[in-house]
Amino acid sequence: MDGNKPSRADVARAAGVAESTVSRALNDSSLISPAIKDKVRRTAEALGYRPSRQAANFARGRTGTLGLVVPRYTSFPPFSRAYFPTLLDGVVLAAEERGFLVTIVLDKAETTGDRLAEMVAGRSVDGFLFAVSPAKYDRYNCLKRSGVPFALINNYHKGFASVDARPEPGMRDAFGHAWGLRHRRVGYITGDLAYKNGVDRLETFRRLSAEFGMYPSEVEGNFSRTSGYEGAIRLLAGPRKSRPTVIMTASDRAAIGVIGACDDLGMRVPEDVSIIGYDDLHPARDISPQLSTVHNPIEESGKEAATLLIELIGKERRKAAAKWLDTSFVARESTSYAGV
Amino acid sequence: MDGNKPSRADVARAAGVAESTVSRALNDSSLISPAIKDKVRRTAEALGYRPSRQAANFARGRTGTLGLVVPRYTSFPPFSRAYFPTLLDGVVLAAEERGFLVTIVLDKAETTGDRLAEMVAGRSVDGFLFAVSPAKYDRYNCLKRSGVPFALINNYHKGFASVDARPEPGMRDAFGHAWGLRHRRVGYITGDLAYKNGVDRLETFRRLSAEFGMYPSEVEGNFSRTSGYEGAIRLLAGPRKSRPTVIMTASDRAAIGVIGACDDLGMRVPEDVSIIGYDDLHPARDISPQLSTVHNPIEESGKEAATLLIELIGKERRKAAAKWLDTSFVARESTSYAGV
DNA sequence: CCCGAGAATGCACGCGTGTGCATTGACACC
DNA sequence: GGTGTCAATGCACACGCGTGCATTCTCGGG
Repeated sequence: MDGNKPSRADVARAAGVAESTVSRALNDSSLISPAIKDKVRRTAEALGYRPSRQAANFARGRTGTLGLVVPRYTSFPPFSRAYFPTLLDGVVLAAEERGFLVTIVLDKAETTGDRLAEMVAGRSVDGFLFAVSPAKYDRYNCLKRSGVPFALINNYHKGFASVDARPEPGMRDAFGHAWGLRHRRVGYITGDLAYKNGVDRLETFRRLSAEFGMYPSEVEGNFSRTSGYEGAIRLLAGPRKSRPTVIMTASDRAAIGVIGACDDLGMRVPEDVSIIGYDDLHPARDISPQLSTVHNPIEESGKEAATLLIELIGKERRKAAAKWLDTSFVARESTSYAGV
Repeated sequence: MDGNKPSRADVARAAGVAESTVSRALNDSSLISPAIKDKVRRTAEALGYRPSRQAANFARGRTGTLGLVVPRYTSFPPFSRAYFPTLLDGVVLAAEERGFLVTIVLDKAETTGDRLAEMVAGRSVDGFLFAVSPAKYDRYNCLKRSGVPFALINNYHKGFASVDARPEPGMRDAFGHAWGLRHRRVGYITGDLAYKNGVDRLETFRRLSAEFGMYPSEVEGNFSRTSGYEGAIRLLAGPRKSRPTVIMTASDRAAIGVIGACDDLGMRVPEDVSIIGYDDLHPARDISPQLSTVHNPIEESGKEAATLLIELIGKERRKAAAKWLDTSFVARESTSYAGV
């Protein structure tokens, strides 16, 4: 065995064909006859030849890399801790299935649209996925102007490619579930209304509570556990006759805060108060009682977003499409018949 | 303005120099005179020329990319949720400071040492960083044999490059703190002893409790909140005279479980029981009472590991060095004078 | 005045692929 | 038999940098 890495030329020589034939055979081109293909593959395998992904991408004029833009966690801890790793799993799995790698781009103050466009011009990545990003539309517009492919995750906006999940299906089932358990007064602790998600979920709550004919009461929150705790204290302050028997939140974390508040108020979950969260991230199953919640398909969102972005990069798709996934409802232990 | 991207040749022509001069000027080579350097830079700026990082790395024979190997979160949820994003911040910051990108490699069953070595042979990445990885030493040996640069994070093992934090300094201060608050009986809930970290922390606990002359009691756990809860129930079951007045854990999550247990047992924190966690991840500050804990420098570990790996890749460093960081103790609200 | 040394610059090529185009050979059809 | 067609293969080059080496220029010392 010789110490050097075998080159494409070595394989070509050993197989008695031209280098271009080796290239096409290994890429399964329809131009090459099955017999030669097989022979080349065996030879390559025998020699231990590893084509350079780097050179291949270079020759193809792409980088084969997606940039996933995320806030610096240490400066933006409020986003749900399990959200990012879950999303990442989906993005990376879908990307590698199509031969792409995923690199992390930390979203700092100096990360402007121009800076991101430079990363594409400078061949660091082929395009961007935005996760957990506040609504910086000037930045997105800048990218669009530069012709940089990108997609938003969980953050629909007209004119931009995006993947998002409708709150409607899951929340409708949650309402149906609560209605079936004889709940008639429903409390809601909103998410951060600076985020589209927060607004969407609130509007869906309003529509559905009207449709179901349930008496709603609302408190503004921001997805955090603390906001859930404080919101619950306020929602449950009234007289027993008028206070909600089921509380819905815009995040699992807030729902966990609600459980804490009930605990402190001496109310049992779910006997005295039912609770329904939103997201269905891992914590939902870890806590006691296990949380009934609206399942947000985060890993799928990541997969779909990566797929969409790769289509955009490959020009397989022209227009910036918006893809919608469905939420669903998961009944666990934090909901039961309405007391009284 | 012409629609095409300006090339290095365009810049050379406009500046009246050779392409190699452009290259050297933009890379700040000492061969080029300051006057020409300045001129070339202005010209490049004016034309909007963006050198291709991809081609540069290709020509240099490297990829400029670090592979960060992490378990699939959705199949390995137990690791602390804030751990990974915190680490990621450190790794990416240090990497981009030295002109490297970071790509995520999901650690699946089929991700063997050979597969990882292929990624280097196939020019996908220059080397690997292992985070949150169980001890698969055969894999590491395989990589070492193939000459693949890699470093372990928070997982020291002789012969491999690694970055880890000594439990000793932080835990010593924790003991000093507890001793000063008149605690004499200390309980400990271990981490998962299949992990080196779990064993290290336990051994340090034993050594320090002996050294301080505090009466220790131990329960085996596994870093999880549940194990903290159950461990506390057992530790606090004995008669008041003999049970521990301060409980230490191997993770913040377990400490949170301890708080829950005290709550359920009707014991107040810190009035009746003091609690000291380990890691100092964000949850430690979010909960009530805020957790006194041993600070584990996770972001720094990420930075140091990335730096170390890049040195290994650049052959600036031959031997696989082990780098050690120090933990420290952070006093917050979950500790006070021993009752009794 | 000549020559050598060192600084500054230009030339040419390699890195390892993908792919357009030319070439070859086989085969069917007129 | 001639010719057009199509499948299969080979040839040559581009992709955009970095860099070894040759070359030119400058300047000081003999």
